[in-house]
Amino acid sequence: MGLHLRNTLSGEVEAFEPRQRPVSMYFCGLTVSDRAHLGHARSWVHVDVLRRWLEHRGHEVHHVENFTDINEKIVARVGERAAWTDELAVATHYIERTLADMRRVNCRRAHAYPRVSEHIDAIIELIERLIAAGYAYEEDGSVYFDVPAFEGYGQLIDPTLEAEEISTHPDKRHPADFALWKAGTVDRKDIEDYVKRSDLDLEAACAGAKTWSSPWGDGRPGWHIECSAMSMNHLGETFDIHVAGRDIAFPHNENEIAQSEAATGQPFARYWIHIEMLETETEKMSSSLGNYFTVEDAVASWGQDTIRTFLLSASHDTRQAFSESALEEAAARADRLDRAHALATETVDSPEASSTTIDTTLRDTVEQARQDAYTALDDNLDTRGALVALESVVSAINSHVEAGDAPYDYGGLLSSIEVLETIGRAILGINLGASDQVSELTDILDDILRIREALRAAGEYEWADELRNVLHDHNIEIEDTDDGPRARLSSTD
RNA sequence: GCCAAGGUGGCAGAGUCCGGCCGAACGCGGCGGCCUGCAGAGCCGCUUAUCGCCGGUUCAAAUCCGGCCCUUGGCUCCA
Repeated sequence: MGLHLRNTLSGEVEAFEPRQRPVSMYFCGLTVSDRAHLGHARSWVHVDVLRRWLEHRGHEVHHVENFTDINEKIVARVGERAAWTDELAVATHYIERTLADMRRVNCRRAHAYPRVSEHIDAIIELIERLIAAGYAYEEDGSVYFDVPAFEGYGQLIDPTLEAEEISTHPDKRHPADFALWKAGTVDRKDIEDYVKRSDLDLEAACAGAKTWSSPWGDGRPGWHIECSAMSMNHLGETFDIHVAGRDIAFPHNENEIAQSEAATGQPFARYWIHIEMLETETEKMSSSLGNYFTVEDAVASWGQDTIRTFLLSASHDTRQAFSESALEEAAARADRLDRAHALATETVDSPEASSTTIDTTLRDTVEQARQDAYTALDDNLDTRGALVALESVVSAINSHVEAGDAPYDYGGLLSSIEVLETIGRAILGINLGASDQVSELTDILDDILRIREALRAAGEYEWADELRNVLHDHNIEIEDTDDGPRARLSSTD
């Protein structure tokens, strides 16, 4: 059936048909003024799976993800540390941390990470085009986009332009007009709300804000124009997929469309994918509300696979609730996948697997699961559906091996491993098999287990349990099975 | 206030586009059994749903139509 994606432009799930190779994909990245939190990771992980799925389906993908390194919130942190002498120093620090966070949740790198500060020329050029085309006007060294002049405004959502409550700058001709270029540097009052430390020297922080010279005098770029300039600079005037968080659909994404299409006369992004919010209790997880877990903390306490499984256990276009119990459930899911994978792998490699044994229930279930997972991912990237499909593979493996008798179906188990590794590991990015590494940990473990078996045989259970507890403290879980002890790394660190 | 999304079992959450297979998925939890020195894991069985409220259409509605109530997101920096 091929991939179908919900396109915010139409609100409908549409067949995805790229214009040309490679598929061009832009993700509206972070404003790097602080550590990334789980809500950000949710977007990254879904973008990552979208890319992996496209590639698995035979598309080549060019993936661009920006960093906004020019922003008042960043300026508000200048001076907090000795090395943070200007906003770029702060931004560079958080870009490095953010890239590390992306790796923590097993996201593949984008092909480019453009930064605003590296694209000032492109931004100025784009603004000049807009002025020349009659869609922007200059006022006291600032430049504004003339929203009423662009008929295509409101493609993503209808903003009802009369909104009187929009903060109106006196230079704006219409309340919905927005700044493309802001004259001068930041004002003290522009950063006050974002300051995290009360003892910060605001004057010094403002002095750390960057300005650039332009045809309209020194100033700073507006937020929206950056993404238009960077995306078109890297992907062309029309590209395939634009992904962003739901919270910036308006006005940011809407304004991007207006700027880009007004300047080029061409369609901007063809498919708009919006990632819904991660919510805690009753509100969205966000930096400004302070109700968040950083990616680093979350992975440290739950483990990469649990976090990744959690984030993928709800479709990208539905909201997801964050809670301790939801994480526990995700940990259980990830654990089940990993255990079944390990069981199938061990069994296939053992003499108890026979290539002449055929279990049609196992094989049928595995084949059905593969199809279900493919259908789910094609259907608006339903990662939850893919995980549910894998659950049936887990059950089939367990039923066949744990509840069944040797000889086991070599071919069937091999298929089950293949499905788990393809869907689970390669596409969803869950590191099945990581816990197997314990078997390669060291020969010492084998010796310890042998001693423990001897203790158990002798009825010395207290000492046997003590050994198990000690290993547990080192994140190694021991399970006694019919085939002897099995060791695995704890999934939650 | 305006725009948008959503209200399904103890929890969480599919299904709603294209009405009947939904007597409602998968998972978690709970109960019982098997296995087991214990624990864990696993297997088998069981458990619990007036599908927000009211009305309508239909042989038939969680699914379609109308009204109402409630929650959340956007309208300001925000993935």
